Amino acid sequence: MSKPPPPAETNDAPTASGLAKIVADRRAKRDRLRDEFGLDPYGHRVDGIVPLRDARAAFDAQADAVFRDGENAVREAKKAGTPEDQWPTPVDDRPVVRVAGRVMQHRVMGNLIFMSLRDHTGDLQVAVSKKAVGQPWFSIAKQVDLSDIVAVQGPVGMTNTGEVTVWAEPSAGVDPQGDPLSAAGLLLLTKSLAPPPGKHHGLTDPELRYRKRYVDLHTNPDVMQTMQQRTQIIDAMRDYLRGRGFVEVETPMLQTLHGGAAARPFATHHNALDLPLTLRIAPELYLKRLLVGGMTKVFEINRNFRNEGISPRHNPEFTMLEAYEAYGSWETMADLVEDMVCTIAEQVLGTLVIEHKSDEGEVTKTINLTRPWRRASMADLVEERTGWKFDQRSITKLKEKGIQACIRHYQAWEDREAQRFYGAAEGQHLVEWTPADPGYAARVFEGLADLSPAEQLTEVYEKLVEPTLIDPCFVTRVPSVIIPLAKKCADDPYFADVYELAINGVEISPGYTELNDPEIQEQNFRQQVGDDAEKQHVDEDFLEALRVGMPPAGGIGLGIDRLVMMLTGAESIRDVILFPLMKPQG
RNA sequence: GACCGGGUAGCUCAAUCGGUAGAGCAUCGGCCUUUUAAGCCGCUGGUUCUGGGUUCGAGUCCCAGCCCGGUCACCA
Repeated sequence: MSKPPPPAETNDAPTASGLAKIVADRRAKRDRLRDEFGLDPYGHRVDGIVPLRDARAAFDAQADAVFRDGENAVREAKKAGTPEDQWPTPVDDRPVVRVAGRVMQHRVMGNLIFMSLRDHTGDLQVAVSKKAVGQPWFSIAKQVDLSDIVAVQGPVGMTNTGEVTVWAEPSAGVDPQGDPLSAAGLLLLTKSLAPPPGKHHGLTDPELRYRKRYVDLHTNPDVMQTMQQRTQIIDAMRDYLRGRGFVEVETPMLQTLHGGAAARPFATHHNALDLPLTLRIAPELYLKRLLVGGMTKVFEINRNFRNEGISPRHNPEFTMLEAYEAYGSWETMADLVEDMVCTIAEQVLGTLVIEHKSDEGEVTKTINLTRPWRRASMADLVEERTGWKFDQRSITKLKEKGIQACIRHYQAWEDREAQRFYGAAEGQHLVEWTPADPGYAARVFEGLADLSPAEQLTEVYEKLVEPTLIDPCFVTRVPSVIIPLAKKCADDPYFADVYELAINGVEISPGYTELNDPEIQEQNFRQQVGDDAEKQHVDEDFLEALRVGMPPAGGIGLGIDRLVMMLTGAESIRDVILFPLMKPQG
């Protein structure tokens, strides 16, 4: 690569553009640190650093008051003309701390500098006084740029305006080789060469936020908090499950036969074996093999991969909890999920009433997790919401009369015939229209024409009912044809013995009474309808496992990302995933 | 994949009918020992996402493409 010739020496002012100039200025400061002050602009180990929150908590009002009184006494003695050797010595019992963080604000007031530092626990102001640190440290502090990382040692005090502040102060008689921070009072630990986002609005462009999460995290404290809460939620979940005797396991992510769900997989290849593999879409069939093997309570929290569209609720890789309990059922698992989610919410948020807020701080949605959670059949919920009474045995009637009437019904509610057909009380509005799209419900019903009754029921449920289920609701009695891995209801095999838990208008968790009859399982695999790419394959080894004998069991899946969204109020799944998938920049 | 909206200085945003691309903050220089969106004075900084086209003249209008967001489809 040939370098461009160096610019000719002229008297012209440098013509670098904004970005290039900022980087060049910062490089120059970095080089000055190295050459002029003999310092490493990328720092070294510093012991004893405490989180900024802890440093703030260390503030001692009593000691601070005594110290400030002492300083005032000195000031008065000075004013009164007392000889310097007779000035009182202020008593300073303020706690001394060592802190470090990224510089978010930098205010030079002549011979006193205030900086706001930030770490993962919050912000804290530090002050560097020329008198306290002397040269060259004051000059170095003056040159600090926004986004540099600095360390400060000194007493925790308060300013005249009441801000808790660490006042940089070297310790007397310390060997700089042994502990540079004690010797100097402050250190520049890392020079930042990149231009920081504006200090008022920060980084708001969603594209930049997701692409440069490392900037987003320290620029937007909300993001840091949400990501920390995500970790706390998962920790609480593990604690809960372990406390109930569940054992965490890891099953294959690289699979020769992907199963356990209906979704298109990511394909890959093992070179040494010349073997096509897929990334798992679900761990279900392996976890069930463990029940066959004799484990009775197992769970796995890990990533699933589905080669589907991306949306505010879908990321190609997402985190899922699956748990299985031998001798359980969908009911025992529903109890478990209900208790677990409440325990997590209490532990992490301290409340069961979750409020989602707009950027302006107004409450936009309230989710009440108070137990007991509602349990209702899918057909009942659909009828309650839309007036459509599902009847699996009157397909013709539904198709020819029902759908037409539904369409009329949703186009013009005054249609008396439609009201009579659905048995709704006069004037009763069964679906709340979305003002922006009043024709939506009618289109949903129009789209049912070519579907089977089971598909019709789930379609209406998913489009018109699920989005309205904000408080938790276990939706039961789902048509069994769409759930090949669950047992059928004993009283009506048309429905499966399962729940789908909806909270915040989305499905958070399915739970099954697991199918353990190998022959019915084989039939279900072979009878599936739909897209070949999404169909579940016949997993012969899994069938063999069932033939060996799997105890009756209950099982659940739980979408961690959606749970975190629900609990933290995030509107997009990308706001709860540190590095969501993005297309490379063009 | 379809439709709608967006892309202007490092960041956040303006730019009227198609007529000289601006502001605040940041940067750079100067003053200032209790500021905190510090303040005051002065100076910089632009391939208006990319490529074509129309026009005397395009950030603005037209066409194509790229990336982001939203809705739909698919799905959890």
